[in-house]
Amino acid sequence: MPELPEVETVRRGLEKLIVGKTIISATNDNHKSFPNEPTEVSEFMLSTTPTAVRRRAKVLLIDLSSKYTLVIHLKMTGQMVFVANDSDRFSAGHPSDSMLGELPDKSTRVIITFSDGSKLFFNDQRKFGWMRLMPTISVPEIDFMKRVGPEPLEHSFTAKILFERLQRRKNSSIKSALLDQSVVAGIGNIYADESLWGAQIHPATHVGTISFSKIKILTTEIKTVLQLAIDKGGSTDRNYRNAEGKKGSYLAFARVFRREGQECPRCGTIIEKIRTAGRGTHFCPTCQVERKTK
DNA sequence: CACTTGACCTGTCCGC
DNA sequence: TGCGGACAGGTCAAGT
Repeated sequence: MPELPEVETVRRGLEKLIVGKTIISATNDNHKSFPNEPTEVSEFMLSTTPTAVRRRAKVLLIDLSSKYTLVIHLKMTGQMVFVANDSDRFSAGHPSDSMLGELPDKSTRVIITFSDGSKLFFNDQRKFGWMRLMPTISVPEIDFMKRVGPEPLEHSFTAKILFERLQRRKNSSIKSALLDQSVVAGIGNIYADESLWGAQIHPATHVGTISFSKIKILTTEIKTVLQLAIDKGGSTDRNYRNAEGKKGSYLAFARVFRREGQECPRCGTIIEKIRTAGRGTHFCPTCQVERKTK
């Protein structure tokens, strides 16, 4: 579920909420969600302080004063939700309907408690997500980190770079290639569909048939869509919540994602939903015409 | 090596 | 209401 804008939104929230606090306990209901040994957790996590919250692709990195890092992947349904202690919550006012209910709930896998009584909940309905404690210096050695492509919102990410990196996937569909994290970091199903609509490229188009000038447009669309989504606090289709338990609002601005049967905002044609690269794929059959030529 | 498919899990929605 | 099947935003291992 969470793609780059959602993970970035969580990162910004956690940076504000937990940096400088002291961890006093970490309870774990699911070995797969957090497989570190209790002795490791005790030695390198308890009595330490989060010093920074970083993001690479869809991976969240909480650096601790012990020189260890909590590496977190939310996968489809993971959430990192911070809850202040009870007296703070009381003074914070009425709960909004965009908030989660009481925590912990049945999806709660890990609870991190800070010395001021506040808590950080790692919830994950489908148990695909995970967190791992490891030395900060080892994080770049994770296979995923070595393979993952450039950050699309960096200024150094250009059409030339995207075009070059796409060459390794020139025989697959552009949709499949955009979902490949080794081509470009952080794009998932929502923002792949939205970017391809913006660039007027049919999702099933073979990468090798797309011109450089079209990739230039796609590069701009990727940046624009991701930035807008961050500005809207990400997309909440069902599960996603930010670090304060609130939903994101990007889907109200989506042009094709989850809009099958509705009119294309550019040409009025009815949006279709197909399966491409094994994923639900939304597009406008009129303005995203399949390109067979170079 | 490039590419596709199935697996990992639980919950929800849709048709019968 | 209940039940079976399809499907859900991500990634990896195993297959072709």
